[in-house]
This record gives sequence, C-alpha cells and structure tokens, in this order.
Amino acid sequence: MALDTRERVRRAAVKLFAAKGFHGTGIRDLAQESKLSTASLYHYMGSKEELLADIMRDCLRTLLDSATAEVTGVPDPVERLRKLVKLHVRAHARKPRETRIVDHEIHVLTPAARRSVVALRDAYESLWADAVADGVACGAFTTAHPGVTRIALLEMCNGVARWYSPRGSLPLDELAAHYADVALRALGACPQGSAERQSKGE
Amino acid sequence: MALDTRERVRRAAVKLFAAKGFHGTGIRDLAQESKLSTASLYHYMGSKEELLADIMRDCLRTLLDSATAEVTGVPDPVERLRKLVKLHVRAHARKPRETRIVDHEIHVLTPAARRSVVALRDAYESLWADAVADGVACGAFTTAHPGVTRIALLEMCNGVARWYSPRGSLPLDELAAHYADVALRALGACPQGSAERQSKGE
Amino acid sequence: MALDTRERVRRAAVKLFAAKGFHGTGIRDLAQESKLSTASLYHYMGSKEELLADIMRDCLRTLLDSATAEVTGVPDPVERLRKLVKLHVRAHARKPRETRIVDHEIHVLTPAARRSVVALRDAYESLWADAVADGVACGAFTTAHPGVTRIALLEMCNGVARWYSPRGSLPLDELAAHYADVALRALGACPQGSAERQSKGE
Amino acid sequence: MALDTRERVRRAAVKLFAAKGFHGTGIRDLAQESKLSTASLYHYMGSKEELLADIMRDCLRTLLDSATAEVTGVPDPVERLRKLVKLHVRAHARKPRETRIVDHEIHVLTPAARRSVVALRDAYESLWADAVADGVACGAFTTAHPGVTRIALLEMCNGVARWYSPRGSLPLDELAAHYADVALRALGACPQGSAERQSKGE
DNA sequence: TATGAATGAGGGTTCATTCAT
DNA sequence: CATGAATGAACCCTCATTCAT
Repeated sequence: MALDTRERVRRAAVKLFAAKGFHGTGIRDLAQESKLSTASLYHYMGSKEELLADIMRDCLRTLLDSATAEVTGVPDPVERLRKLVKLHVRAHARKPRETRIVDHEIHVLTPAARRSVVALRDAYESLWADAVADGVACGAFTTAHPGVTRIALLEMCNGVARWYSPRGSLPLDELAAHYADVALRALGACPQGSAERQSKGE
Repeated sequence: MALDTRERVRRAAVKLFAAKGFHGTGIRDLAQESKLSTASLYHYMGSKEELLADIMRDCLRTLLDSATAEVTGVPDPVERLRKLVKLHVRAHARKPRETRIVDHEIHVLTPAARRSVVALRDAYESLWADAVADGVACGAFTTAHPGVTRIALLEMCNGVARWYSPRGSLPLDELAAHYADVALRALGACPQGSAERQSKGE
Repeated sequence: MALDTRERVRRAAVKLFAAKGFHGTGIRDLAQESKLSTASLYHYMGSKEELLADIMRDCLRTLLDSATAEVTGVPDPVERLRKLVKLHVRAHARKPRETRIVDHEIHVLTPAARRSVVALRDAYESLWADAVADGVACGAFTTAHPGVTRIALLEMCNGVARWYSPRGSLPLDELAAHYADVALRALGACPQGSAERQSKGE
Repeated sequence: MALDTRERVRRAAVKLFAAKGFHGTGIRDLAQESKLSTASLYHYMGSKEELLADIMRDCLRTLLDSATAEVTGVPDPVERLRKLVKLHVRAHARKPRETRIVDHEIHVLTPAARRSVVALRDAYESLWADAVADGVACGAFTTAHPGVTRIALLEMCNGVARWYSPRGSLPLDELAAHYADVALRALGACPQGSAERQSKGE
C-alpha cells in the first residue's frame, strides 16, 4: 500500500544520499533502489529536492522534539547538557545517514527550503546554547570561550554519525556517557563521581 | 605562464568544490571561474576527478608534512598533542575549503584514488594516535576510551573548517590554544598553567 | 449523470486546445479542468486524439448542416453568398474556440481522422464554391479570379474567430452584415441597397 | 562553418514548427532534420523557445522594415494600402512557414518574449491602420467600419500563407495585385483602371 | 596555447495510457 | 463510476570529454 511504498522511497533516498551525496545520486538510482520506475517515483515525492528537504526536516524535527522533551523541567545546566549530549550522540549513532545528510547537503537546497531547515537546526542548537549559558552563569562551567566551546562540542558529537558502527566494542549507552563526560570536562565542569571515573574503577 | 593558469584552475576548483560539492560543480562552472574555455581546462588537469584527488592529496600532504616536522623530537605526549591540535586548527581555519573537500568528497573518488588519499589521512591520524597512546601509557592522559576520544577530538577540530571566520572576535592563535586546552581536558590531562586558565586571569 | 460529465470534458478540451494547442495541453490539464482524475477521463473519451477529432467533426458538421439548411432553395447566388458569409461569421464569432481548433490543429490528426475532417470541410466549402461559380456564371460577380477570391474571403471570415469579442462595439448581426458587404464588394457584385450603404445614411 | 550550421538549424526549425507546431516538434526532430546531435543543437540556439522567438522576430522585423521602406514618402493612402497589401501577400507567399509560425505559435511564448513579438506585430499593423485612417479621412475609402475592415483584410492576407503554392496558375505578382484590388474594393475605394479590370481585358 | 565544434550518455521530469481495486 | 498506482517512452536540456584547427 501507499504508505509502505512511500517509506521505501524515503529509505532508498536516505541510503543513497548518504552514500553518494545528493548530486551524486540520480533519479534512476533512486528508482532502482526503491524497485520502482522513475515515473512511479513521482507519485511519492514532489521532486528530488523536496524529498531531500523532507528528510532533513523530519530528522531535525525529531531531534528537536525529543531534545525538548528530555530537557524541559531540568533546572541543573550540567544535567541538561549531559542529557543533550547523550541524546545527540545516540541519535547520530542510530540515524547516521539522516544526520550526515543534514550536515552535508544543506548547500544544495533552494533558499526557501534552506531557511526552513536552518530554522529547525537553530532551534535545536539554542537548547545547547541555553544550557551552556546557564552553566556559565551559575559557575558550573569554567571555560574561557563558551560559544566556541559549544560549537566545538557540537561538531565533535556530529562526528559520531561519520564513524560509529554498532559492531564496535563500546555499547552505545557507554559511548554516549563518555561523550557527555568529555563535553563536561571540556566545559570545565568539575566531574564529581562521573561515569567516566566510575568506569575506570576509581 | 602555464603555472599561473594551472594555479587559477586549482583555486577555482577549490572554491567551487567546497561551495557546491564535486558533483554539484560542472566543468562549465570551473571554466567560467578560471576564465578559460572548457576545452582549455583540459590543458591544466587530467580530468575533473584527478583535479579533485590532487587537491585532496596536496592538502593532506601539507598537513602531514608540517605535523611531522612540528612533532618530531618532542618527547612529551602532552606537548605533542597540544602542537598537533594547534596545527590542525590553524590549518583548518586557514584552508577551510580544502579541508572541507577532503572531509566531504572522499566517497566520490575511484577506489585507486581513494586509497592514496586514505593512506595519507591514516598516516596523519597515526601521529595523533601515537601521541594519545604515549600519553595514556605514561599516565598523562586519563580517559576511559582513548580511541574514541581521539576520533571525537579529531572531528571536533575538523569542524573548525565549517564555521571559522577570520572576522570572528577570537584571534586564531587563541582559538587554537583554546582547542588544545579543550582537547587536553577531554583526555583528562591535568592542565597545569594552561593558556585557558591564563586567559581567565588566574 | 454521464452525459453531463462527458460534456464537461468536451468543454474543458475546447477551452484548453484553443488556448494552448493540442500538444500544449496535457491530459493532466484536461483532468484538472474537468474536475476528474486522469484515469476517469478515459471513461468519457477514447483518447486525446479522438477527443480532438470529435470536437472538429462536430463543429464542422454543425456548420455544414446549418449552412445547407440556410442555402437550400435560394436561387440567387448573391443572396446565397450573403447568407453563407453571415452564417459563417456568426458561427465563428459564437464558437471561436471550436473553429480555431479546426483551423489550427488539423496537422495533428492521424491520416484516417484527418480524411474525415477534411471531407466535411470540403463539403462545406463547396457550398461557397457553388455560390461563387453561379454568381460568376450569371454575371452577378465580376472578379478576375473567382477561386482565389473565394479562398481569400473564407480566410477573412475565419479570422473572425481570432479577434471577435462580444464586448466590441459592433453588434454581431451588423458585423455579419458588414462582412457580407465586404465579400460582395470583393466579388464585384454591384451592391444595390446593401446594409453597408444604409449604415452610411445614403 | 558556424554560420551555415546555425542557418541549417534555423531552417529545420522553420520547417518543423510550421508543419507540426512548436509543441509537436521535439528536440530530436530538430536534431535529425539539422543533421546534428541533440547536444550539438545547443551550440546554435539558447533553447527551443528562444529559437522560436528568434524566428518570429526576424520574420516580423523583415516585414516591418520592408513595409516601412515601401510606404515612406507615399502620400496617397490608396497607393499606400495597395503597396502594403502587395508586399504582405508576396511576403506570406514566399515565406509561408515563417509567417504561419508567427500567426499560430504566439501563445507558446513566455510573457517577456511574447511582448517583444507583439510589439513588432503592432508596429507593422499600425502602418495598415494609418493608411486606412488616412484614406477614410480624405474620403478615398468609404467603409462603414474601417477598423473591422482593416482586421478583416489582414486576416484575409495572412491566409495566403496557408494555401499559396508557387505551382498555382496565377503568377505571384498578379495574385498580389488581385488581393490589392479586393482590399480596395472592400474599403470602397473607386477602382479606376485597376489591375483587376485590366486583367479582364476591359 | 587556446578554443569552437561535436557528441554519447545521462540529468530530472512529464507524457499518454492502462489496470486492479 | 471512479481512481490511486504504475509504467515505458519521451520530454528538454546538460554532462564530461575529445579533437581538429
């Protein structure tokens, strides 16, 4: 039925856009991967670019919504940042292709589509910015350049999508916790009894 | 003379590949940006893909050579890593387009070309790996997962190429020093008298 | 009921074929204008081309039938031609889109369909030819080249479909009468007491 | 050399657009008729539509220029109109395909291109309008509806492009003269010693 | 050195039509 | 009666590349 097919197209696009890039993926590649003719493809998408924009927006909206849910009502900025980092790492490890597409293909979007995507990304990043700012304000974080550090950490976490494999030795939850520790260290939060030290058995 | 023209082509390619991606850049774009006809372009390059591979290899070779020079004969792993991070950040801030191309377009390359590029990248990254391993071995670094941390830090530093602007408020040297501090904190090196604390006036 | 829908499809086709041409009109356009799905369209027409041929034949048959009725039993060739011109002008003014389609899209038709359309057109034009020939034979028309004049007048009258608007200042009956006068002048019939002179107040 | 090829493409387009319509002519048809590949076609034209617009503009400009030259400095409106009709008929008989394209395919053009074509057509038609108006003003023409008559005559003359064949019995010059006589009769100009009567031997 | 001309292959998209439901 | 789904063929146009001059 229609929904399944639409989903098949979506997945084909995610796979190929992530592997070969948007411009490196032809409509015929998408059709083959979706097991559809090129003409049929157009029953399930507006255009190649709209398909891309949809993928990006869905990915970012999911991330934004779950991050907002995770963080709402958490007063401690340290705890908030820890949650954000963990969620971010998990999301990027579980959906590496979607997130890589978001990271790499923004430049192909039409200005209008780009605006909508960037708006979502900015909304998400502001959750990080708030946590960092609050932590600095209350003295929990001691970093000379909070803005730079925030973006550095974001890039670090984005990187997970580029290398993580579920076949690695480190369970995902531990990986996420490790990233959170690295982030808090980077921000100069005194790690009292963090998972990091625990995992070292101290 | 020929060399100048060749350089013009190279720079056009760097500009366009970074801005629109390899597949998003046509030879007509390259010709226009180089102020050459498309046919003339082929006096100065083998093919579009060879041009890309050349750019990538040159970028990586330069990075590898200068990193090797910087690090050779430095016994202290902390100091070595600090130098590596600073160099990396500076290189990515100064040549953001080349380094972004290296990061984003590897999937485009033919297996043969990809191998040569990946070999250079691996050689470079092994300098980081050695420093981290030495630091862990001598107890200077206290991180539960050195391998993961190393790759996390590399991704963090690569990110500089995606956002750094010389018009930012932070001088590049300070930025590089800040990144080095973040990296050492992340690795759990006790930062004694680091630039970070100095810049906070302590 | 089905008949209404069929008529809706017909009218959509007339509108669009006249405005954008047969090849410029897609079945999706037809479906949209008919408020039907493209698939449903095929319940009311054989194919796009058959729809076109039907429109043409209906238009020509109506013209032929009413002209035949108008002219039968009128012995005076001058009067006959006057009636033919008036009818022709009125028909083209009232159904400009159908007649434009007949004029412009014959080349689209398959040979078989074209033959049936051309046969109707020829039958109609022979009414004109007979009137002109009779008029020349009895001395009522004094034109050096009756055949050429006939076709020239036909083209002139066809043109009405290309510019007439009911919002123009001249009532349609007067317009038709004027065309009849022009035609008779062109044929060299001494206009005695024609509408033309009357309208000039003489 | 380039000029020849460009001209070959032009002629192929004129032939095919006239025979099958703009939308009925594919780029592959043009290529085949031009003995070029579809890709090579684009060395000699901007796009299919630009090719069409160029053909239309050239046709109209030629007509406008020669009509202007013909008519300038001719004070007698009767003589002016005779010259205009003759020129128009000759032009449409000699370039029937170009003029049919102008007449039939204007609706295809983009608004911008259409404006430029319509402007030329209007400039040309104003030569006719001036002659008619002058003739009416000085009493040389006695028609109840000069505007309508003018457009009727134009359509009549345009029709030449739809049926004239050089293999017909009437020499082109005589045909043109005949049309001029028909036109002047239609306008109610007393034909004194016109070609029409001469050809009848009176 | 430089480029106009040329092209086979492929780009994304729409075509008119059919058919199972 | 009506339509979503499906498609092979074709749409216009651009691709990276070669070669004669």
